[in-house]
Amino acid sequence: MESKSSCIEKYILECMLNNDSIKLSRAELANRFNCSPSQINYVLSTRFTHDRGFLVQSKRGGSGCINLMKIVGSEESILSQIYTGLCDIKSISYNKSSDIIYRLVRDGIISDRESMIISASISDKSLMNADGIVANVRVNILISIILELSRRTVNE
Amino acid sequence: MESKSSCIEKYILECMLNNDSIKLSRAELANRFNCSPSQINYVLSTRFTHDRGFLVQSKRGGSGCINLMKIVGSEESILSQIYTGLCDIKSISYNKSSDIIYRLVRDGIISDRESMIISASISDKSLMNADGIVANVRVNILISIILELSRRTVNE
DNA sequence: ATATATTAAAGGTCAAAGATAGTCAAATTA
DNA sequence: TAATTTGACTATCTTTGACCTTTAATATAT
Repeated sequence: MESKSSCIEKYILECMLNNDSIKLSRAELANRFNCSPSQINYVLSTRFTHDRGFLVQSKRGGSGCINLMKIVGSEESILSQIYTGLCDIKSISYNKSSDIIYRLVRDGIISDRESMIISASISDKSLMNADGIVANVRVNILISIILELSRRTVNE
Repeated sequence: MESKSSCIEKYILECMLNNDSIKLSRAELANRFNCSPSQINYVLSTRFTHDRGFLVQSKRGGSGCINLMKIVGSEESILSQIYTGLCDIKSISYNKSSDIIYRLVRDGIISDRESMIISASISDKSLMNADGIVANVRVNILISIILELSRRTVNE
């Protein structure tokens, strides 16, 4: 017997057949499949991961919702490679980061100006307060940015 | 579904398209959108903040009204305003930061994409390792970026 | 006329209720 | 044992309502 989670996954995939981006209501889904709302989170976090080419964003509160996006386009694999690489490490130096940023510029994924913004945000100066964990924070910042860039490839 | 507050925000923004300053009637707005008057205050205080580059003044009593103004200025002066503001504080929340970024986009100082990169780099997720000093690190990142942007502005 | 009190017409504040979604760990199932 | 399911608790955003403050206009008293 197929698990409920798999059914939910299938259903969502069907919804995305003709859309690279859909809005979901967690409560509505949970209701439709007669499961707890948190199971929807479970499905999203196990089946709609970045590695599989998806991106999830959400808003709480009144008229909140979950935005599920499919990552498409030629940049996908490059970003995905970088993402995977970053997830495998706990910390990264400014210089090594610069290499990554350089590659993003070279491959036309980000502009010069964008590279400068990223460099500024992960500079030692920016992170000076993060005593001892500068390099860890830097990884997380890079990961967040890579995710955002992935989102961008969805939108156009 | 979009929240009523967002609709009201949009409406007000439209009214301001060709005016840096408009007069609003709280009661009239509440009536138009079929909401409680205090929801207008909510919209103003969450969407038309000073950080976003707006100024709200109001007068009570007979023929009272709300005066909503867009803070304008050259790119240089806006950046400098923001810089000064940031230097005065030791920490900043993600939401307040978002307001600043909103303003940078609104005033054409950064692109939408650039705003996404900045948001990603200062997100709680990015800074999660910075136990206890998340908001301090955030200020420093913003300052670094603003400085870089200023440098660019000057140089061309 | 002038000063003062009253009233009506704005707008403000704040906290509670409502509407979503997220997290995490325990219980269950395959 | 690993994957799934559930539920209690948390976080965030929106909407509403009761009560408060300010001001202009008007009525009233001198």
